[in-house]
Amino acid sequence: MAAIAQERYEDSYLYRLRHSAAHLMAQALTELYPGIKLAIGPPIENGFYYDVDSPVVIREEDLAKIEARMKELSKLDQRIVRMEAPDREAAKKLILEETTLGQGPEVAEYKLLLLEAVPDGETISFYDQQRTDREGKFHRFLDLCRGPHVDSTKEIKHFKLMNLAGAYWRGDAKNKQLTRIYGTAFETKEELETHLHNLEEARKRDHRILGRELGLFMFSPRVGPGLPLWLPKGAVLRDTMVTFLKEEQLKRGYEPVVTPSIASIKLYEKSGHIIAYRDKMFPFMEDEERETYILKPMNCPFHIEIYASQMRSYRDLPVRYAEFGTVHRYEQSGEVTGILRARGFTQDDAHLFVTKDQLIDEFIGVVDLMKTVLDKLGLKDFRARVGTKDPLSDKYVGHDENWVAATEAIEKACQTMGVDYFVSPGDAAFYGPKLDLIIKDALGRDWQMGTVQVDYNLPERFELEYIGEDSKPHRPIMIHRAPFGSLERMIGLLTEQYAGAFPLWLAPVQIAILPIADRHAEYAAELKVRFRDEFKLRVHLDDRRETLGKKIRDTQMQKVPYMVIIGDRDIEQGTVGVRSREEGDLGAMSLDAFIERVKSEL
RNA sequence: GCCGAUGUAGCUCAGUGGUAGAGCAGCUGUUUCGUAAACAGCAGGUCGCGGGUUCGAUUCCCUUCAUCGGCUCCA
Repeated sequence: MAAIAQERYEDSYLYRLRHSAAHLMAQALTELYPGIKLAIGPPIENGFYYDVDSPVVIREEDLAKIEARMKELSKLDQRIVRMEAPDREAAKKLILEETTLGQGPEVAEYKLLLLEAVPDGETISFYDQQRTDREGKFHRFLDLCRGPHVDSTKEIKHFKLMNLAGAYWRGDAKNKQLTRIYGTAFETKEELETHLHNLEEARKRDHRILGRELGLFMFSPRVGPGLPLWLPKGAVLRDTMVTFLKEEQLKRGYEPVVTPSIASIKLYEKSGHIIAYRDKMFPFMEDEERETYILKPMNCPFHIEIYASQMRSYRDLPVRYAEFGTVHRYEQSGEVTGILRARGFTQDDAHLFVTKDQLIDEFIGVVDLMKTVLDKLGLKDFRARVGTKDPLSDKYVGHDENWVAATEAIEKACQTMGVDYFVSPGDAAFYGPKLDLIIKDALGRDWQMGTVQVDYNLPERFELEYIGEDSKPHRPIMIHRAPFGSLERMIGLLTEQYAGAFPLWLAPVQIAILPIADRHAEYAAELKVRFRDEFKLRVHLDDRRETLGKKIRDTQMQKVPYMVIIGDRDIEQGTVGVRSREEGDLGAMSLDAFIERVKSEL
C-alpha cells in the first residue's frame, strides 16, 4: 500500500479550530449563565463538546441563543494567546483570580481538579481570548488548557451546536452529572453543510427505520422494550446467516448443542454470574415452594454442564459446542437501541474446551473463522480490540496469573494471524480477557460485534477435567466465541452498512416477479414456482392490480436485487425483462441467461 | 439508571383552550398498462396512559410509560 504521509487529525488545523470553538462556546456560556462551572471541552471526532455544571438547566431551545452569542464573540477578533504558568501555585492563582472573571472561586471547582491531575513536570498552560474594546479596556477569557488553538476567534466561523447530553464528571457514574453541549465546526461553510447533510442521510440508513420499512422486525409495547419480533423477511435473513455459519462451523469441527432458556439458580451460583451479573438479569422466577429459576443471560454454563457430564480424554479435545442461543439481559432503559442493543437476542455462541497446548491454535482457528465471516458479510471497516482487566476494578473473578496467561495467548494469536489490534484496559469480560471486533453504525457509534474470550475461570469454578496422556486429571481452558456477536446486532449493523440493499445471497427477497397485466399472472405464478423449487431462489410474485411503474417503484424501495418483468413478448419468446436494483433496466434476456447471471452472483 | 428532547390515523407530518386535518398506505369500483407513484370514492384517531387546573383540555401543569440523542454499561 502506498505510504502517503497523512496528517493526524490531532495535528490538524481542523482539530485546533474545533478546540477553539469549544473555548468560544465556554466564553459564551460564561456570559449567558453567570455562576456556570466549566469542566472540560475537547475536540472530538466530528466536532467538539464542553462539559459544564450550570446553575440553571440548559435546554435545547437555548442552543440558538448560545450560538448567536458565539457568533458575536467570534467577530470581535479576539487574539488567542498561550500562557504558561511557571509552577503549580502560579497556575492555581491564575485559575482562581483570572479564569473566574470575578465570579468567585467556586466556579473554578473543576479546573482546580484538572490542575491536580496534571502530572508533575508537565507544562501547565492556559489559553486566553483577549481583546481591547473601543474605550481601550482590556477583556480576556482565560482557560486552563493544553491547547493548541487557532490564532483568533475570527477564524471560528462555520459551526453549529448540535445537542445536549448529561455526562458524568470524569466519565464515572458515581460522580456528578454535568451538562455536555455538543457542537461541530468546519473550515468552510460547504464542509459544514456537507456534514449536516451527511447526518441527514445517515438517519435514513438507521436500521430501526429500514427494519420497519423493509419488514424485517418490529417492537410492540405489549411485548416490552428491547424485545424484537422478527417478521417473515427478517426471519429469512436470520436463517440465511445461521445456515451460512452452521456450514462453516461444521467444516471446522464444531458440534451443535441445544439448551433451555431457563436454569436453576444453582447453575448461576456455580458459574459466579449471580454475583457478577445480577443487575443485568431479568427478575428471578422465585416462589417459596419451588426452586428459583433464572432466564439465561449467557449460554456458557449450559455448555459446561454438557462437557462435565462425562469423563473426557485428552484425545477428545478440543471439544467445540455451538449453539444459536437466545439470551435475555436486562439492559438499562436508556441503553436499548433497536436491535443493536436489545434485551433479548441470539448469540452465535460456541464454547471450545481445549488443552493448554491447543489454546493458541484453537484461538487462531477462531480468528480465521471470524475473518471468513467478515469477508462473506462484506464488512471491511472494523477494528480489533483486546480487552484487558481494569486494574482499579474489583468486578473480576479468577487468579491473576491466569489473566496474564490468557491475555498473552490472545495477543500472540493476533500477532500470528497478522491482525492489527489495540489493547483496551477495562474492556475484559468479568471472567477473562477477550478479543472484540468493533464496527461503526450509520451514526458513527462503535458497536462490539464478534468476540473471542479466553476463560481459565469457569473451568476452575466447575472443576472441569480431562484425563491427560499421563493418566492424570488436567483442567481444560475454555474459549467463548461468537463471530457475529449476535444475530440482532449483526443484522442491525448490516442493514445500516448496506442501507437495506443486502447482497443477493442475504436479501430476504432475491427476485420479484412483476407481471404486467392480469393475463400474465398465471405464467408468472409458474415462473415463481420454478425460481423457488428448481433454482432455490427466494422469490416474490407481485400480482397486485397495479401499473408496472408502481410495482417497479415499490419493489425498488423494498431493495429487491432483481425484478423480472413478464409481458406478452416474454411469454411468446420465453424471455424475461430484467431490472437490477443497482443497474436499472437490463432489457429482455432468456430465462437461462438470467439464471446464470443470478447464480454467478450468489 | 442519569441528563436533554419527542409522543396527533399503519407511515410521514399539519393544527387548535370550544373533543382534529393532509399525503402515502388500506378498502371498494373503474383502468390491463413494457421499466420509479393510473383515476374516483370510502373508511380510519379514547391526539401515548393516568391525574390536575378550567364551564370546557388533544392544547396549560404534574406523574407515568415508550421512543430519540448522549453519559454510564454491553453482544
